[in-house]
Amino acid sequence: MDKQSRHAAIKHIISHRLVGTQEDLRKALKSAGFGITQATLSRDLKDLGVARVNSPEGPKYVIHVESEERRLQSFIGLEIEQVDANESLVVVKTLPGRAQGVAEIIDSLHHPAILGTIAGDNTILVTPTSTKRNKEVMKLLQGLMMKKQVA
Amino acid sequence: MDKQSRHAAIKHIISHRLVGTQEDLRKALKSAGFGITQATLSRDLKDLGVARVNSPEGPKYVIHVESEERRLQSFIGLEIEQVDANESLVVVKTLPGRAQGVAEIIDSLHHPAILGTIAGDNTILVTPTSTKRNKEVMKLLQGLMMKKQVA
DNA sequence: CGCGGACATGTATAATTATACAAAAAAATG
DNA sequence: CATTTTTTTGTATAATTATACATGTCCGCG
Repeated sequence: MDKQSRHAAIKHIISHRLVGTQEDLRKALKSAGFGITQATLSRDLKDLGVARVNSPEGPKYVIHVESEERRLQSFIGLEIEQVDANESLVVVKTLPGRAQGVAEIIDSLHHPAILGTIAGDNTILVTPTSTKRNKEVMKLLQGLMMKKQVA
Repeated sequence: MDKQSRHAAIKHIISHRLVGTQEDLRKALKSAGFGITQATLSRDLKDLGVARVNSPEGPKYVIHVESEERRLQSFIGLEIEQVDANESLVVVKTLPGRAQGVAEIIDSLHHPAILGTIAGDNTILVTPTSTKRNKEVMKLLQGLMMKKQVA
């Protein structure tokens, strides 16, 4: 069997359809004329550096691009480490040195429940317009932090 | 236990070191003060959309960014503050210090109506391929600005 | 206050993936 | 060409991950 052709087929299949398990992929390969066992497929995926991702639509295999990792620090959801609140303020902990930048983004939301922010190095104090809206602000900011993917 | 803190710790750990199995990650979390079982960790990784990659150095967990272009647009909208134009240029105002980054994103669109960009601190000059396409470029960039998708 | 619902977690185990070992196939060598 | 070495593959199973089920916690409501 031609290993290169098989590798090309693997890349084609996972680029064009949602494939979540090796068994699914093995069957798709078989349909494409490449009959192999799970063991061989596992080795192929390793050779190809394929990634298995937990996506909103379930697990899926994707071609992994290294450079994607390097951009992760640009995104607010990954820069916010923790969101807490007391009765009158919401406190956001960020990666070191990112408080200012994250605070600016929070300000730019111009959210009606947010009065203002004060940022240090890795801590931001977010003031709600009313203590009654504290929870609302907190949920908003937690939503930012939890944003993992564009669904 | 505080799930948010734990998620932040997970993201921090896998961003800063090579972690290849859930058991390794579980131990790292335990060292960081988060004692959980493999089951809970599996759920966390699913929640976070983490990917497991076969890399040259062995398997590793990485923060997965689904699509670079789509993800960039999720946030660019928060960073563009204003879009204006005269007869020959479109001017984009950004958050302070973000002009370079936003300009890169605009460049990455490879839009046929955009010739190039020049970025300062919070201002980008966008040159259309023709003055006749000024309005088109302006609408495009205003469209980007309007994509404020949070939570 | 008690209750119900939502959420989170652990236990046990099913599902999925990786790999040791052996054999076969392909490539290299004299 | 025959032989040796390297690569590839399958089988069986170990390793790893995902999930069904049960339990505990927290919160809001009457």
